[in-house]
Amino acid sequence: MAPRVNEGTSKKGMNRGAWTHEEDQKLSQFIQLHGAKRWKTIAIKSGLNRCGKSCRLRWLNYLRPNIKRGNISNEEEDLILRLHRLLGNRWSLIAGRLPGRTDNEIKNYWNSHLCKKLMNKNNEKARAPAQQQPSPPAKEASRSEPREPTTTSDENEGTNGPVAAALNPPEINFNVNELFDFSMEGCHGLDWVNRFLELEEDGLMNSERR
DNA sequence: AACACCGGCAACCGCCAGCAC
DNA sequence: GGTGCTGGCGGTTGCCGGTGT
Repeated sequence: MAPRVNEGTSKKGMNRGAWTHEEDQKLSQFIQLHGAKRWKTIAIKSGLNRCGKSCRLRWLNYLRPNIKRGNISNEEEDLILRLHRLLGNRWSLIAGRLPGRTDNEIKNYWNSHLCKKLMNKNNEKARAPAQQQPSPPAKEASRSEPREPTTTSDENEGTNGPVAAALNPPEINFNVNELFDFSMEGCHGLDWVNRFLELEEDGLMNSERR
């Protein structure tokens, strides 16, 4: 997509809107020299008239090395779907399972593509004779407890709107927080996700065989 | 050709946790 | 313990291009 026109400044006279090529270069060069930490300092010292948050976002989502953009494969899509069923809207955790993908990209992909797909699927199911009772909503994981999460399935029709309404996890009914220690999460704490996905795959295979 | 509408996505915003002092 | 700062996260906004009428 064509970049947004870079216009307008914030209250404090900061640049806003789309990043220019020049700004990207400045930021990349500065980070290569000084590392990606202390974003506020980076924002000031690099001479970019941007806030630290904006610099961080730009770096993480676009300038970082080894970033993959676009062309989400079927495998990746499948993984996103399954991880979302498990984790809810915890995009950063989901992104952690997809090398080179960012939480922002996954979130956007979900909201624009997968959400609709699921809605369609569910509509089809709804039209079919209601043979199976919807299982009671499982409490989803919240970010290591705090932030009364956006995605407790209890409130599926509420805070998460159509997205959550589209998701009624039929086969997974447990409280992830009860089973896993989220204090261990992070790139090394994701083994349990791998294990879960393996188990889930086995489950799917078995149910398909039946 | 002109306009309206819609979808995709980059960027922003607000909230919260963790840390230092 | 209180306060301020910083970074991380998820939700939301708004621009732009594509498509339909």
